[in-house]
Order: sequence, then C-alpha cells, then structure tokens
Amino acid sequence: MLELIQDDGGVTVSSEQLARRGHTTAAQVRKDLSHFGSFGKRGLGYGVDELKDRLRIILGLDRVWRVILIGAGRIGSALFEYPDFKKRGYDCVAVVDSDPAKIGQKWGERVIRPAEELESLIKELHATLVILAVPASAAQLVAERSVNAGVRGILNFAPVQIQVPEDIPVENVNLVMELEALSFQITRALTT
Amino acid sequence: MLELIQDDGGVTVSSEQLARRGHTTAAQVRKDLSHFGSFGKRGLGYGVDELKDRLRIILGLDRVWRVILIGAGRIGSALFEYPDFKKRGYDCVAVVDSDPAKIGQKWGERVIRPAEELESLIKELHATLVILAVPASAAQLVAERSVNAGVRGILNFAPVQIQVPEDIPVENVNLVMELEALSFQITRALTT
DNA sequence: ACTTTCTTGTGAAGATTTTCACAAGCGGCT
DNA sequence: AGCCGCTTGTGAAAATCTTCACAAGAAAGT
Repeated sequence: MLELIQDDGGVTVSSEQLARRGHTTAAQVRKDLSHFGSFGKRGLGYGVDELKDRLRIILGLDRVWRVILIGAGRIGSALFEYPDFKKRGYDCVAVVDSDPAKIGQKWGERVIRPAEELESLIKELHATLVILAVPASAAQLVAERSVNAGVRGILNFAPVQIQVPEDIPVENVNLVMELEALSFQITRALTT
Repeated sequence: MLELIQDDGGVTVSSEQLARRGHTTAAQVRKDLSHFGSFGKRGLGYGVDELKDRLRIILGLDRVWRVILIGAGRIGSALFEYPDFKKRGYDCVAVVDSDPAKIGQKWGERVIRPAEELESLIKELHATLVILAVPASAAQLVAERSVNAGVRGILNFAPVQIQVPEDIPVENVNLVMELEALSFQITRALTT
C-alpha cells in the first residue's frame, strides 16, 4: 500500500510521521519504501526532497501523460476544470462526445470533437490514457475502441465493470459503489 | 472482495458466472457469500432474486440514507445530477456552500444553504452521510464539524487524507490519485 | 432407483501481507 | 572517542487472504 506525502516544512520525515498521515503503520511504510531501494537515513528518517523525487519517479510522475477525455457531460466537465490536473502532469489533449449539440463547443482552448474521431485522435495525439465519463451503456464499446487504438490505461467513471485485455490497467471510480461501501461499513458497525 | 451483479435474465446464477463478471474467481465468490450464510443451491447456483435481496440487506441498501452535499462546485453538481443517486437509496436532503454567490440558488427543489448551518441541518434532517466536495484546505475542518454534529460516514472528494475518529468510515475518491495509480501500473508494466 | 452432471460450502494448503523485533547506522553531546 | 537517543532496513513470526480439492446435495435423464 502506497500513500502520498504532503509538505510540512520539515527537511526530514520519519516513517512514524508518514504512517500517521497515511493512516498506516511505521513498519508498513518502511517495507513499502525499502521495496524501491533504501534511501532513508538511520537515526533521521527520509529526506523530504529526496523522497518526493523518488516517488515521482516510482509513480511515473516524471513524465507528462497525454489524456483524452471521453464524454463532455457533468463529470467530464468537473474533471476538465480540476486545477490539479495539469499541475500533476496530466495533459488533456482532446475531449470527445457523441452529442451533436456539444460537438464544436469550446472548453477553454479545446474544441469538443465527435466521438467517431476517437481512434484517429488517440493515434495522432499519442494519447496514453483515456478517461471514460460516458453512460454505462456506452462504456464497454468505447473502452474497446480506445484499447484497439493503442491506449495503455483507462480511468472509468461509468458504473459498470468493463472488460479489457489483462495488460491494460483500469481504475474504477464508481460513486454509487463508494457510497455503498460506506453504507456497508456503517451497517456492519451497528450490528457487530 | 464484494462485487455487484447485474441482471441478465436467468433465474439462477453460478459462482462461476459471478466470478467472470466480478473479475475474480469462483472460489472467491463462494467464500465471500458463505460469510453471510449459505443460501446457494447445490447443482444450481444462486437464485438471482434471493441473491439481490440478500446483498441489499448485507450492504445496508434496504434503507434510505440521508445525505448532505457539502460544496456546490463542479463536483458537487455532477454528483447532484447523477441519476442513479436517488434510485439507489441516497436522498440528498441538503446542499451547503460557503460562497455567498451560490447561497440561495436553487438546484432542482433544493436551495443551497450557507455553510454555517451545517451542524443544525445535520441534526434537524437526521443526515447520516456527508459528501465532501470542497477544496482541500477546507476539508479537515468541515469533516470535523460534520462528525461532531453526528454524521456516521464521509465520502471525501477533497485531495487530502482527513483525520476522523476510528469509528467513522471514510471513503476517498481522489481523481489525481486514481490517475497516479494508473500511471504507476503502466510504468511498472514497462519496466518489468 | 440409479447414474450422470452440476454446483455449493468448506477444511486444508498455499501465498501474500502485515506486524514484530532488533542489529546496524547516524548525529550530536560530553 | 565514547555514549545516548533515534530511526532505518530486514529477517522471522503472525495474521490474513486466496486457491485447491472434494464430499455432499440437487436436478434431470434413463
């Protein structure tokens, strides 16, 4: 389990401190980090700057990821406006939608492109990731088209499990499921 | 690991079938379900209707959860409009925001209330869950206020780890982190 | 009734993850 | 230098999770 760090001014940070922030244990943090080589200093902890650099590299944040946003609805727009997006190295190189009323609209500097162009956009713009912000019914098809066009990973906001080849990672964000997980935990707590 | 089923017409469904949909193994499904009592029929599988009912009860979906949405920005609005929301038993009983320009606006039948009223709204409306759709800087404080006012669980969209008492479950939805998880997996795949 | 074909539920084995515990290393202080 | 207070890195132990494997039960056909 990997957790991120936040600045806190100190020049050095111990596994203990990281554990508290990351909601885990000190031993856990050390095991995780030791997996990627040992760069902590005994008696001191981890240098904050070095740790940041290392994590950036480990997580693949040392490069810019070219992302295509599929679906210009509410969720798509919320994502598009999200300020941390570019800052963290995700460059939304195109937005597509199938709704003729939306095609051609300008979002910032981007023009919404028709869904048919998905494959050519992925190839021309060398997009590596797609964000699926489409209705459940369209998700599977669009995912397949994206993968066939060469996309390497999918962030899926549609409330369905999409089926793609094993080597294509998919992260699911399903709002209702998150709520259900909460409900479950609360219910469980009440009856245990 | 629990996964949901989708209708598919059949009156009965086997652990094998469930496994394929849920992206797991048949043994896993059986183990999970057996945890909550044994209601499968040998030689046949699980009755779809019974299974649905059971899951509904197990997950606490047999009641309506009263939710307050905190933050009427993009994410808040995307959530609010999400159609499956009410259908699945989540009733958004109030929306609050701290921006004077937004307070008083109508979203459907709901009027956006000022953030100061958070505690009284939670108590008066008997809200059990809050959805935190606020900037990172405000998240911790609002979370504490919510918990103190009696909320039982938090769905957190702010990109920070919030600290709350152990017995209050928190589900985090962090868009950037999901992307980073993807980047990590892709990077790892390339170098392994 | 008997056999065949499925599929569950579950102990046991295997694999993985988490925690414990402690030697070894670093920095400062006397 | 020598000692003391911290903190890492890491085997080994403990706990947890996953897979295997198979007896037992259920339906359908003969």
